[in-house]
Amino acid sequence: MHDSPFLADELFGRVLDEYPDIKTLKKLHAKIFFDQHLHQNPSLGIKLMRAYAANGEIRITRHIFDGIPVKNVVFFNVMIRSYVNNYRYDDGLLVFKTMSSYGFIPDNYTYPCVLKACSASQNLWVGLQIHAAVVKIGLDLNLFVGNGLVSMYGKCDKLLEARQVLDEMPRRDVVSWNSMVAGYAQNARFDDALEICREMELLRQRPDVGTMASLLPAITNTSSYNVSYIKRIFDNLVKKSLVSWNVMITVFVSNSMPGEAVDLFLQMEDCEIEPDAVTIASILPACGDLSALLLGRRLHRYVDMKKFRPNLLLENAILDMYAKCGCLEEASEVFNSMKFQDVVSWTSLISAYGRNGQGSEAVALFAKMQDLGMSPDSVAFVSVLSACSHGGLLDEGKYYFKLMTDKYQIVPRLEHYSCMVDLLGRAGRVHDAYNFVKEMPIEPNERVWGALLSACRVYSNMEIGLVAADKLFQMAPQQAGYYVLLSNIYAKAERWQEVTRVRSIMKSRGIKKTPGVSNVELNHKIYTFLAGDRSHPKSKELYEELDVLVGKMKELGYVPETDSALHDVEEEDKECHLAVHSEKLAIVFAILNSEPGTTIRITKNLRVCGDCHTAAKLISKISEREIVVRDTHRFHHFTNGICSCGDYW
DNA sequence: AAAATACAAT
Repeated sequence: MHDSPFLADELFGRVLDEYPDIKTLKKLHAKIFFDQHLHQNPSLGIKLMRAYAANGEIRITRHIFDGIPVKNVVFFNVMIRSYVNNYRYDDGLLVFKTMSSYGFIPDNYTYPCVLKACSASQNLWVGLQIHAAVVKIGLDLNLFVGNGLVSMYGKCDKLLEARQVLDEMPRRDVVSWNSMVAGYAQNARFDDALEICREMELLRQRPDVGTMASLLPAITNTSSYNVSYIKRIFDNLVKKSLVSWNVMITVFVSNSMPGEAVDLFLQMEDCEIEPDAVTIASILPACGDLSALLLGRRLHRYVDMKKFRPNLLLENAILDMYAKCGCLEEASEVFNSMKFQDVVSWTSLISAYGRNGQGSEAVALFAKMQDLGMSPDSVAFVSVLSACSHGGLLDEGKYYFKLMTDKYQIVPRLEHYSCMVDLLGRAGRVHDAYNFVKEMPIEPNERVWGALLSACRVYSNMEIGLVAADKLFQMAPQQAGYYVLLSNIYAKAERWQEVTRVRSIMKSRGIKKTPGVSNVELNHKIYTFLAGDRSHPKSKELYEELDVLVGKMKELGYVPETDSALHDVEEEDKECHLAVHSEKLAIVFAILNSEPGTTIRITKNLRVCGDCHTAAKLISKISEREIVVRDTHRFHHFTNGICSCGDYW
């Protein structure tokens, strides 16, 4: 078949280098095995081992290794690496420990690999022995070995040792620095991680994709300064790879900058870079945040087209995107189409039903999950408890809290406590809620007191409201929302003097109300409205239409509700001020710019106020549209004058 | 004949 055996060698080698699939691989294997000449070529043996390992067929790799009569150090190295690349760290270390008894001396290829095994399994004990061994033979001066040591120490929480190795390396490259960055970042030493980046830049070592990826833990929920720092690294990359785009998207998403994440994703598409499963899983939460349903659906189709499924992580991300966009049917469709569902999938679905006001369904799902033998975790309980509070299911909520602590022995966290306070408070048990807070074994946080204060507003409990507000003003003196809530409590009781007093406190502390912002997605674009926004090109038309609507609403008995707003405007301005809350603008804009009959989806950054809630109900009736509003707490589905929350929110 | 750091959710 081949003119010369040497040509066959080369051909087989080249095919194997490309890691063929398992079927091709077995065919080649058989050919090589039966050919006397090929069988004796050590290079083909190495390549065969490597290719099997790349397919996860570690047992076959081992079988070939064992069958080689005359081994050399390379065989050992490849065997070790095959184990390590398949997460079999102890097996890798075992081969390493036995190789010297066969007379093979570990070399500059062996050590980086076994160090990786130590890093990945956090095996400091063996790591230290390896360090001693490489120093003895001077291999610690080797770049690859040094990098392995930095990484090993970093992964084993020994930052000082990692830093010392780095400092003493005779030569460093970008990987050396990145390993150090990763070490600090993984140990929550975020400032140190960033400091290393600056240091490497000073020494004219350009940060690369690896630097960005290593920095990731240090760049979640960070300052905008740090975000722009990593953006600058991204912009200055000599060559942008898929991973660099993925990391940059993740940075935006994990810093509550979903709009920027989506923009970057669209830019990436313009550059004709093909997104992979990681890209999609990273960008989907941003779609959820923005209620960018059209983009979300497009990504879903892309996943199906690319056959990325099954992929639990990705499917959970799609499911959660639909849940966050208020699309219960699509969310459960995805859930039902999944081959396997884990606790995360169930939790997503349960909280979706909960947030959409279908508390009983959420509770039923939770029960079903238990029936199927799935063990709920701490987060799953948060989802069912909050579903109970949104649905007004007082007894069920109490039952699940008890189930969690008694049967599952889960220690309640602040999230669970705030759900319970919310549950009791919304159900009108304001005193019970307050007692619950007082009896908590851990220090209540902002969320807990906030839930109590909200309950006090709904049920006009001034006494407890003042206690809660007082705590909140100490904990979060700059949070405008709590001042507004207290002022609402006073306003409802017609205590106008106190209302004025709260306003002047806010003024003296320089606190501004968080401006209301609403997003609406139309024709694949997201439009943003601020309260009182007049910056849109079609602003005039918008306000005219709003006037027409308000007129029709008044015919249906609409009376602008003035106590919903903080009285920071003059009396006569109140009605006008209320009329331009951002969700009203967004709704009117959507009515004007979409097909009649289609659903309108709005997301907003604050809780929807009583007046807008009434208005939305009426508008849904007048315009014959379903309006879905997602506020910071839940979904409101307005249809034909009725809201899914049953006016209980 | 063979190499090290590094991207995903409730």
